[in-house]
Amino acid sequence: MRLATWNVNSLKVRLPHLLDWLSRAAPDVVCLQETKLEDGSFPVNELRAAGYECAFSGQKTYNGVAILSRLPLAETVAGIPGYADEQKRVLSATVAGVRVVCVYVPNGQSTDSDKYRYKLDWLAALSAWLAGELRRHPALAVLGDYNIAPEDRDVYDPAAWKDQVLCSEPERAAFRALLALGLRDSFRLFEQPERAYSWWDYRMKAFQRKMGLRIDHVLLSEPLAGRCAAASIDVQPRRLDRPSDHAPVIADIT
DNA sequence: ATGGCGCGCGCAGCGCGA
Repeated sequence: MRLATWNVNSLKVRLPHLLDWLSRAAPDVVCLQETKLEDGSFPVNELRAAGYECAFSGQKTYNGVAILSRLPLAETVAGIPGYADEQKRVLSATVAGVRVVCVYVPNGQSTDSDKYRYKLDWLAALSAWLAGELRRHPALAVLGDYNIAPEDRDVYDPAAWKDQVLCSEPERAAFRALLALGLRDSFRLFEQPERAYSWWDYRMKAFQRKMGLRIDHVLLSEPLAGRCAAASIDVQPRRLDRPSDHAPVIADIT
């Protein structure tokens, strides 16, 4: 089973890229972030024609998450139960016995911002909830845009980004707390190329200059990590005209 | 040199992303 996550930065704009990528990469399950669509506008028919069922939780202009699957989706739940949040950032569903959680972690803006405080609170709530989800669902995958570069090797210029949002120690500690629940960063289960990133700023030709961060992740419970045969980042869609600033991240489960 | 790009909204230019 091929699992993937992709922050599309507007599904309305990126639908042609998504359809092209689905046929090329042939993922079985795809978690999307920043769909920026109300549920009534979700392109259900186009995706069904491509062979995918959809679950979605969206809002106008900001945020919005979705799970696409070639196999039936069951037990869909939106949000973090018990954590009140207007922002549509979490969606869960079960596919072929795997519990899939799609997350769009808040950006945080800057470490002195109220949005940064919200990000850390949000991550604490996610962690507390996932502890129980891991007990309920041994085969658990948490995929999404975490807005955290876990280590310096995930950053093109660690000195410039030191203590900045996406790289600050409290954010990295929150990421390590997720791993400590019993989740593995599937990308690091394998040898990977140098300068492997999942996001590049639109400005300054950052992509061409390999100035990126690895902030999109596929975390797997131990039973799933044991079945993980490969993990990669597909930079092909980032080369297209009007690309998303994020690339899809993939994990293959046997 | 702290903006540079792209998106939504909505029709000018701002908020936001990361």
